[in-house]
Amino acid sequence: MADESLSERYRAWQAEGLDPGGCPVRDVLDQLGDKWSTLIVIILAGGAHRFSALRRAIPDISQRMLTQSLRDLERDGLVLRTVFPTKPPSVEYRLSELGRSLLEPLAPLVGWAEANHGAIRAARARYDREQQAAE
Amino acid sequence: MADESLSERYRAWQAEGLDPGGCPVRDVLDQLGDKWSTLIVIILAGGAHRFSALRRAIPDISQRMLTQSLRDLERDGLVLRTVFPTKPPSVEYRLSELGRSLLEPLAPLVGWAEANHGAIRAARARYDREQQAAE
DNA sequence: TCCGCGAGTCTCTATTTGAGACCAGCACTC
DNA sequence: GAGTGCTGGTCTCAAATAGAGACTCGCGGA
Repeated sequence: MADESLSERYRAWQAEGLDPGGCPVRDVLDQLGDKWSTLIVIILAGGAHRFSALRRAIPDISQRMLTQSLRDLERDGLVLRTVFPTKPPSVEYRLSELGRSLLEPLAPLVGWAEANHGAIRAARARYDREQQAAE
Repeated sequence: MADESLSERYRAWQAEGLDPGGCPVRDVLDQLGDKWSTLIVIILAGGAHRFSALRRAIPDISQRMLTQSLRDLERDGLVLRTVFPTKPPSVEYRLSELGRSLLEPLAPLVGWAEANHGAIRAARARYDREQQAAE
């Protein structure tokens, strides 16, 4: 089973003394898991977007967080930023080669999320009902 | 290319008026992306663990966050919690069927993280160097 | 009688996030 | 020529969230 190799790999990393920036899983997934990054990558999968286009695509992100998430993604080399010196300057963001390679493992996860969203919502409702009852 | 279908699906959801709990991608991935959840799932992939065993496995998680992450995972039906009424009571956590099904799409992502960790670290170093130079 | 264990909870502080005002340069309008 | 708007940000301040560490409860052992 490949399942167990997952925890196996984590354990292996842990065994050889946890170096600071260390564990790839944690370093990389923490970044992707910061609420906006993954979503931005998914949107950019559909093609390059300008700053304001991204803001429209994600109505409930604050400008501050959009800027910061894009910076982080750029820093990690997943996203490329190009400034066009037009009259009001415009900035275009698009996925790099590395960013595009992330889509491959990301797609199944999104598929899983869609397929199991119903089950998760049901589980939540059940849990909440039981908590209510127990109180 | 399947790549674009990712953003396509997000756009489709967005088009039909964004209902609150709405978008499966956001609802589910926000949960998984909260810094500890994914890691806990990965560790539980290797078998059931007790609360204190999890704490040892993730030395830098606070007790508070471990409790909360486990509750969330339990609420979403990914993790099962069993209390054994032993002398000092012990509690065992393990993946549910649903939780185990998540491992399948998760494994490629972890693989990607390991494979590209080096590239990301290199990109970061380059970015930081350029920032330094520009300042 | 006092100590410690397991699995939490509670409190207090530090860090992150979000809302929203403000900025610069230029084009267009009045 | 003053006023307005667009772009892609930055700054400040308040609210939410995470982390550290003390405290709890019942019981078994020294």
